[in-house]
Amino acid sequence: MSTLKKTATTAEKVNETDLQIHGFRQTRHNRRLELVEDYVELIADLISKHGEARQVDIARELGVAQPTVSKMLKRLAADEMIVQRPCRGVFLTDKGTKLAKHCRERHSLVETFLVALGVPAEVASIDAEGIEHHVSEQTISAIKKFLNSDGASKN
Amino acid sequence: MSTLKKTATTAEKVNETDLQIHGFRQTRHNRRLELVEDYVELIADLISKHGEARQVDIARELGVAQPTVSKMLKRLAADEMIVQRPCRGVFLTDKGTKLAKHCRERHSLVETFLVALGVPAEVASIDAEGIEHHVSEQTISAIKKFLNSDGASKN
DNA sequence: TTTAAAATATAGCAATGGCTATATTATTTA
DNA sequence: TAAATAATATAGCCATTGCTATATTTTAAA
Ligand SMILES: [Mn+2]
Ligand SMILES: [Mn+2]
Ligand SMILES: [Mn+2]
Ligand SMILES: [Mn+2]
Repeated sequence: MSTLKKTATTAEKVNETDLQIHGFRQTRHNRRLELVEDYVELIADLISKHGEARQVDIARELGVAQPTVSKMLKRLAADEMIVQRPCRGVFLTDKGTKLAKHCRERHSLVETFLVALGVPAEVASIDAEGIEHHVSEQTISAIKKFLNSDGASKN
Repeated sequence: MSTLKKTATTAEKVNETDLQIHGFRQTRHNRRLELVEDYVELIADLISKHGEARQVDIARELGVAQPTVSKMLKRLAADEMIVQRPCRGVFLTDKGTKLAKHCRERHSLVETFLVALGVPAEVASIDAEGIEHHVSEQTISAIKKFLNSDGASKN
């Protein structure tokens, strides 16, 4: 029976458990932000490529139905990430622009890193789409260092 | 207006869009499996450490409420990942054991990799908890190659 | 063997993220 | 301008993942 409770009295075990909880909690938090990040990043991409971000384009790029996008855009508007101009698509607020910039850079870094590691480009693209949302600032730093030294070692 | 539709007539653009959709689709699929993977991996860990995996322990490790675990275990049982023996915790089926083994190895590999990259151990632990679910077989291979050559270069 | 404690299950709620079918609203085009 | 087309919004459904409060069931103690 309660083996855990008995052994958890030492400082080490308690610490281990706390760290584990912290990991799962942080991951659950990241998971709640994934879609928001994908949306603002995609909206920024569409605007920079085509000058506008319409629901139909977002839906096609994401591979979801248009009402799904409609609902999410309402949430993004409520979160003050975007503004919806009637018949003119959506635009990023300052807050949305900042988040999009951060996400684009992080996404690009992760994908570049995977390719540098030898992952085929198409696979790197897919994996980066999921991985990006779980990469901390410390890991970003480590990746940047690796890419710099990796580039240097090839000179 | 419909800038995308006009430019999407070239083979390159269509291809780009398809790849993008594929990436998001694969990521959505991975996201649906994340929790199942975390559960079977944790159950395997608890059984190997304490000989049993009880709801209360799972709940504490994950940092969620017990009814949340109760519901998820029903789903895992319906998916034939576990069997629930009354008053004896849960046990992994062959299917669950196979998945757990795969997840443990992949999780461990990702965490080891992050540490090798220079990420502080505690941060690596947190990041790996989320990243692991989005790492393809090809990326696993690339990581293994890196760890081997990295280890060799330090000899 | 009752009683107390621990573990598990259920009920009922909410947020998120999907879907299809069907309006409604804008924009083009005839 | 009126009709057709395109874009967006709504309604209503479902599954998932969380929660609290409250049974119920098992196990352990008295
Ligand atoms: Mn991204
Ligand atoms: Mn993404
Ligand atoms: Mn794991
Ligand atoms: Mn995980």
